[in-house]
Amino acid sequence: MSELPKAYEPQEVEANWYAAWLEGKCFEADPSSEKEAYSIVIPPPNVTGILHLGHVLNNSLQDILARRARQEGKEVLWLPGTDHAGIATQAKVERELREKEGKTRRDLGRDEFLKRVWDFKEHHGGIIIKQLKRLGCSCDWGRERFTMDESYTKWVSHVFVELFKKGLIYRGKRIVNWCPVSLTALSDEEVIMTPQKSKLYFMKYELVDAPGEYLEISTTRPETLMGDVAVAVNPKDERFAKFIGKKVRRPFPAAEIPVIADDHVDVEFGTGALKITPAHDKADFEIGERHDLEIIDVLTPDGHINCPECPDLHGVERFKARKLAAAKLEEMGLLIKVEEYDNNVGFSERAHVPIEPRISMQWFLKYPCVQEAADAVANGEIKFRPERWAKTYAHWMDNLQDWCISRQLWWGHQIPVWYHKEKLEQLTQAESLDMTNFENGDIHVGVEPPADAENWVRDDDVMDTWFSSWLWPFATMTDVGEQSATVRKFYPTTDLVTGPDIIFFWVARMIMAGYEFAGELPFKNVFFTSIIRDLKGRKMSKSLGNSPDPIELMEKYGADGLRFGLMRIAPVGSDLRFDEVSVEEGRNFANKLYNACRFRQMAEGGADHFQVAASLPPYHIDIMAKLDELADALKDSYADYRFGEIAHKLYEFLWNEFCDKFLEAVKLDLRESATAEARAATLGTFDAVMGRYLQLLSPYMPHITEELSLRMGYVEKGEFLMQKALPGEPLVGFDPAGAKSRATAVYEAAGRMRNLKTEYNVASRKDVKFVVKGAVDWLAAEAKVLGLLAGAEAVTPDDAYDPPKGTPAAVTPVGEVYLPMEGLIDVEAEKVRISKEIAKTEIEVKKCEGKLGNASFVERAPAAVVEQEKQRLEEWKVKLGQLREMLAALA
RNA sequence: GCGCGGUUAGCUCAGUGGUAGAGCACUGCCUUCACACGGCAGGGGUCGCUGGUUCGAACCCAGCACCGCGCACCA
Repeated sequence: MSELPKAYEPQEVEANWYAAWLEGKCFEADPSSEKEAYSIVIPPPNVTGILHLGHVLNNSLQDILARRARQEGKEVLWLPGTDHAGIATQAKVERELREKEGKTRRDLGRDEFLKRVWDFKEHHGGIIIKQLKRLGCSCDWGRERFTMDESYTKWVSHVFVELFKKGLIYRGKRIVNWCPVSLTALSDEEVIMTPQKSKLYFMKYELVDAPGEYLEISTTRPETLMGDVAVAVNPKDERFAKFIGKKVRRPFPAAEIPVIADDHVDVEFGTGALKITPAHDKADFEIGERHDLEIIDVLTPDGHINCPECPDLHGVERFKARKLAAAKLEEMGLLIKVEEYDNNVGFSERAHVPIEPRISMQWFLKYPCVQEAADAVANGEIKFRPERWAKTYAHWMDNLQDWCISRQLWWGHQIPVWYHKEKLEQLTQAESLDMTNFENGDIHVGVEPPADAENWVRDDDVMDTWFSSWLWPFATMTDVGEQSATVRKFYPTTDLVTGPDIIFFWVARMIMAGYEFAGELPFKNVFFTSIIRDLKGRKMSKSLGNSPDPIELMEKYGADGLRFGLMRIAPVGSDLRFDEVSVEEGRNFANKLYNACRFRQMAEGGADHFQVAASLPPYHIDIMAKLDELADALKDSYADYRFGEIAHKLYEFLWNEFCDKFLEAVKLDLRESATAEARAATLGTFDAVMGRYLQLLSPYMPHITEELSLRMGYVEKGEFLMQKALPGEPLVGFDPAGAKSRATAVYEAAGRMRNLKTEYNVASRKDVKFVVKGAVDWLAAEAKVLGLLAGAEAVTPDDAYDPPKGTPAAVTPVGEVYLPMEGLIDVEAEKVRISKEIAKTEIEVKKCEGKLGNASFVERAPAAVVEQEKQRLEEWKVKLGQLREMLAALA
């Protein structure tokens, strides 16, 4: 046994155990089980993504919950899978295509391009799953799902068709958020408002009726001027009252446009007059509708000017065109001034360029089951943690906008709508593709294509990726129209663990879909994880290079070390600042645990016929009672999802209680020289405590706990710690208070004694002998252990002891402790030290007395608090008496 | 503008009314036969500011400041 390496080496151990769990089918969920169900569906990562720290945090939490639930005797399903991630994946493949072959997706055509994406997915798709396995995730891998699996795709189409039939999905020409790089519409949630330093251009339009008279207008976007169809002012604005109904001259292309009145215009802003470009601004579009204005689109899908009437601007990129348009105005003498201006501009979440409000034909969804979904969270049927996110959710639900679900991409679920060829042709020519222009017989909306497919054309667009993700909790469990055993057993799921950044994208939508399509809420609890930042508080990102590779961290510190380290710094509600040091600490903790066990294994023999009994030494009962307390405390912490607290408690117990106190106190009993009884009792206590402790730690550090449990014989070969139920009974079946206070007194006294030794520069000497005056009656029984802990050759109770003047002394819970030292003592220095100690103690006494002398305190404070204060006073007084005695002895 | 967080030791953070805490970092000692990925001991805080409530406030209330985030608006 003693040939075990001194430091724990996790790599091989972790790989072996993961393989063993898989082989033992430890992660498989049985829908026919009688046990209470516990289920989680994984937030599906991007299929071609790679693991980052956010995933590690998120999935460690889920794994901890799943493993803990198994220990609590539940039937656990942790359902894994991946997301096709429309834009992100398509963009990756397009980039590769461009770089390697210099081609675009249109060069290949839809079918060939999709084939390439599938190839890419087959090639890169497994990576993140492998990485999750490396982390130790106990997912039921046989049930892995992908959002573009055949049965899942059926769900998506089915849902589309159903919502269409209900009239909740419609097609229409609207202003949408257009990404000029991805060349697709985006939902409002995919637009990130970003503060920008821009310019506000002041210009003037000449009045048609009154040449030489001008209306001043301010704008940030002179490049859309060609699409202006009016100028609006506020009807209450007296300055402009006379212009309303008149016409002004648009400079280029030259045209006369009306001045209209609309409440939307802010009198205070700029000049108080607003140019109206219905094709390129949402508010302008709405004003345009109110006033029945023309829509002139002057931009191409990729963000270039489309205005042949202005040849110098036609085809120019939008931001170059802005400067060009301003220059043109200046040339014409129409530009008054340009001011620096801070505003917010919407950026495309994926392509990181400003989005373009653009009028286009898209599919929209009016959300279903909004009321049920809002109520479920408001009344606590679905519980959010931290709770405050419920407010964010409620606010969003109150202000729901229709969801633009169509994307002009190829990779994704194609919209299950077919148009009759002839009608489509007609309408396309007439540019009136609006739904209302399709007769019943001209359109087919269905999961299956129409019978005479050759006469129909399918809608080109695919659906927003989130339009498939929102079905995840049930679509992964059962086919359309069926009630699988899995869904019956495991739906609704118990917990959802995810980031607060996707509360709208995913969580809210899943709740609505759950009610609409599964008739029930999708999960009972939602735990929102922290967002991981670097030490400077910045978000982790590839471009900043501040995102450590979790695989490298695991190679360096082990998966257990990474998991534990991360959990230990996971705050309750706020962001998490990641520091590699904490992972190192996790690794160190694993090593500490390993060495404690190694120490046990070095002692030959076993602990036959061990019984927990009141006759055991106090240190044994003390540590067992603390283990019981730990087990209880963890129950509460788990109930509140306080993961960081759990890690702290586990850490504190092993390191500070078990190793630093218990193991040090019983060290001698493990030696050859100890009596057989003492050894057996010590080994027995060690095993009883460690066996249970490893179980408690197992969800956090599954690999090392499994390894040690087997090596130490806490589980039989072929058994798994992870499958073992937590014990129901505490270790200590009697009141441990007496033993605990005795152990505590010894540990505290030992601390004071070590402190004395350090102060007198004999910290490393083991031959010192302490003398205790006024010792507690049991001191002799514990003197040996106390000596061991204090690093002394002897600790002798002796009431008759007359300390030589200047003998270093300290007050301890076991009595006045003296450290006799020959020839090294400075009486004056010792006087000073004890006087200082007395002064400190006097302050404490005064504090207590002051409090107790305060009539209001005694009357109003709870009796227990007053009692506690009285006791404290007594203790301080005793100490003060002892200190004064010592000082007197020095005089 | 509306809303939500945060402000406690050098750093990262616990701490929901009763003697200010942890880990790391720091200082000193210890290469003691489980562990230097270690042990022992120590230094270090007007708990953002100002008021209020209370016998008692890091904690409750009000206001302010600063940092972060979300939503809305922004011609």
